[in-house]
Amino acid sequence: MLTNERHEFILNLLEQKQTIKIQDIVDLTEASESTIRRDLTVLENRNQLERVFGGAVLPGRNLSEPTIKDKSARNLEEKDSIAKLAASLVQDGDSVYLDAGTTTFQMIRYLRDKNIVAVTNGLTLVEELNEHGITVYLTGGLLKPRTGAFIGAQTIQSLKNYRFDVCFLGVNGFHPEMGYTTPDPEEAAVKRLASSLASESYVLADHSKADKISFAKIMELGDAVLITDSISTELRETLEKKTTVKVGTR
Amino acid sequence: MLTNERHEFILNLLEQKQTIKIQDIVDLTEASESTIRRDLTVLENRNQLERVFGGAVLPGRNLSEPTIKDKSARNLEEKDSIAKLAASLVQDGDSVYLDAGTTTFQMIRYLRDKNIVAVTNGLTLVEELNEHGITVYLTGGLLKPRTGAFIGAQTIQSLKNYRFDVCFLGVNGFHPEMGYTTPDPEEAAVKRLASSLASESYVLADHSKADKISFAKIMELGDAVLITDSISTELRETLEKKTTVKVGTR
DNA sequence: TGCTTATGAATGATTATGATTGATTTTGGA
DNA sequence: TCCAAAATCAATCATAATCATTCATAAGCA
Repeated sequence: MLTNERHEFILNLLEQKQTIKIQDIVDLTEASESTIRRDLTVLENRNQLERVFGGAVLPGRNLSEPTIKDKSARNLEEKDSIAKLAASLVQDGDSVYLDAGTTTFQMIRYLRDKNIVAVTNGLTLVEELNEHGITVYLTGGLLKPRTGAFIGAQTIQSLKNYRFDVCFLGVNGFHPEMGYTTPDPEEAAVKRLASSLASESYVLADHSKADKISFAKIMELGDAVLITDSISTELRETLEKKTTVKVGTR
Repeated sequence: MLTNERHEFILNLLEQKQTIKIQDIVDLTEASESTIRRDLTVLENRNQLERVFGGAVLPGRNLSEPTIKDKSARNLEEKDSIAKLAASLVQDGDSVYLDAGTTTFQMIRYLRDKNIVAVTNGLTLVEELNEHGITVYLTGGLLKPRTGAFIGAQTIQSLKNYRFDVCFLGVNGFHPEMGYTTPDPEEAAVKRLASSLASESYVLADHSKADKISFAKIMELGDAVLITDSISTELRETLEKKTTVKVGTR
């Protein structure tokens, strides 16, 4: 069976059953598990399905996905040290852009006593900033379900009305050659623009993002200062050839 | 059964029965008690249900936010009848503007199965729309603390990018001569603009708003259809000389 | 031939699961 | 009210399933 055929087959099956298990596909196609996994990866990158542990579901119809109110956070301690360091870079009177994301969210509690104006495209961040008494503007635009990030043309247009002293971005991967990347091209566009509107740009990414490459490129490594936590000395040296690296400590 | 499937299964079951016992889920899913417990924990962390001793219940939506709660607790039944009537005026395929406010908030649960695109300037409404799976755009702009409404130049500018089939506004007062009014001129400007961008405008206001006049004028009575609940026959006749009046029933 | 791409198998890591334990909460009777 | 039994709970552990990654081979193509 040709690769394309198999892809079609998987999508049809998924359409019928709404949910499929990897083992079922393996049995039906007589391809190896590895191959099916690869298939699912490319189909997921095309947004034609969403992978879940053990199989895949139709995109967007995954009702039991984490919602934006999800309290559980991974690598919380690491993220906190990064957030604390990042927040210390904010001066009184600054206009600050905070990207949607959990790490930037963590920053907010360290910003509470600063006299700043914040702009964000993150729904959860707006609330948190508001609760901490920080003046906040939201970009507006199309809300990307579940992640709570506003994206799209409207967001881009709104952003252009602002200039920032500092800008803090989250990413899904950073890599010496490929720079900063994230899965969604629309989000990447927003991040790229925000960075270009700021005097200083910082990328917040814990060590789990090191050497990772996602689908959509945001910008080169040198376009922002990287704030991270414990990474190997070797990697750090490689990175520092391209950009400034700051490391948070607990 | 995939983990994901089981989560959906539990949520569906809960939706139907309002209350579920862990043992029932165990019997139905043929997973172990431990697994189901774990499921419930993650679903609770996502605010998709609340655990109680022995099982789980639907999350108390209105119980969580004290500030919002106070407002929405008042005249809740009246507002609900208004919201229900208003929601029935929305057609599949419509683009809908929902003003920030508690009455418009109530509308959302009656919109859940409609295939619409929504635009709003209300922070709480964005979340609720999102949770009900409705595509939602937010205007963006400056967040007005406490009320959760976005206002200002940015909001105005964003709004101009849209056209609406229907538009639903909340007000603080309606009066035969003075029209619709609200305390904040900035909010009034947003409401006025939204209305002018819509083919059909509706104002949602329970009887406690009757004959009230606030500081900032939004527009004339005749510029929108008024949806309200029990008002005196006398008042209704006066109002109907100026505009269409619809009255919600419980 | 040389080059790229697709495949399958093997690996070690990660995640999900079920059973067990002892603690906590509820229930129902004295 | 109080107490004890029953039910439910969180925490832990070992096991099983699933995962990403790597490597070697096979297939397609100039």
